[in-house]
Amino acid sequence: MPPKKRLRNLRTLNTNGDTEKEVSSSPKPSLKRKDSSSAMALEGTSTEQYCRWLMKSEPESRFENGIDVKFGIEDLKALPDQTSCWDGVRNYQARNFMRQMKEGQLAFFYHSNCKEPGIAGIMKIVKEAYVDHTQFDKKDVHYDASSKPENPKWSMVDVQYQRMLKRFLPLAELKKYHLQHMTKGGPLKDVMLFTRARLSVQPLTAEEFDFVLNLEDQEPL
DNA sequence: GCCAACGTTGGC
DNA sequence: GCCAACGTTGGC
Repeated sequence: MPPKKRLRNLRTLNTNGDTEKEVSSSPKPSLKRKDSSSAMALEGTSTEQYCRWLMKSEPESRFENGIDVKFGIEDLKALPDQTSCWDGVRNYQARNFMRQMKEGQLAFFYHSNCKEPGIAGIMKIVKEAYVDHTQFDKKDVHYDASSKPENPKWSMVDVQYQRMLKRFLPLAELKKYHLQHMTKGGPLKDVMLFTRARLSVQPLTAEEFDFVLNLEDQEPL
């Protein structure tokens, strides 16, 4: 979904990125809760603290109003600084999760809507939520006529490529673990990739993230 | 390309 | 505030 470059001076942070608890301290951009969509899910209502993320994007060409929305991990890697803004998110729950992201946190780059959906690599949040300028751009695929500059609806973050996984983790394989964990218990039982399949930006606990990451060293299930 | 699941919109 | 109609996501 999000092509567009947004260069960013990288600070150096150790790449495990963050502390486990960065909860209440988060000074949310105090925007007026005026988005009155009933679906305007639970911003920060959860006390659950997420510190890792999964973000979806389409690695294969697809044209929306004549514009190619392709943006795979290789595209991110190819940009200056291997950094991009993650624009074009137009779902409140996904947006709210982006607003909770902290600099230095890690996210899986997930390839969606393609031949082989799954997790391709890892990136790092290098700039916390700010206004997504594409919402005001009539030429942009994700232009939102209902959003006014005085009160922007949509946010984005900047992400920087970290590395590919040692092997691609296909959705089909992850699903098998999910199934297992639902019956026998295990870290993937509640992962939103399965329980909220359409959410394009979603949180992972450290335990969930680490379990998935460890799979790169395992034989495919 | 199909279509199920689900988020959003708008009439009432 | 409900809910039917509509639009989108994304796996298959």
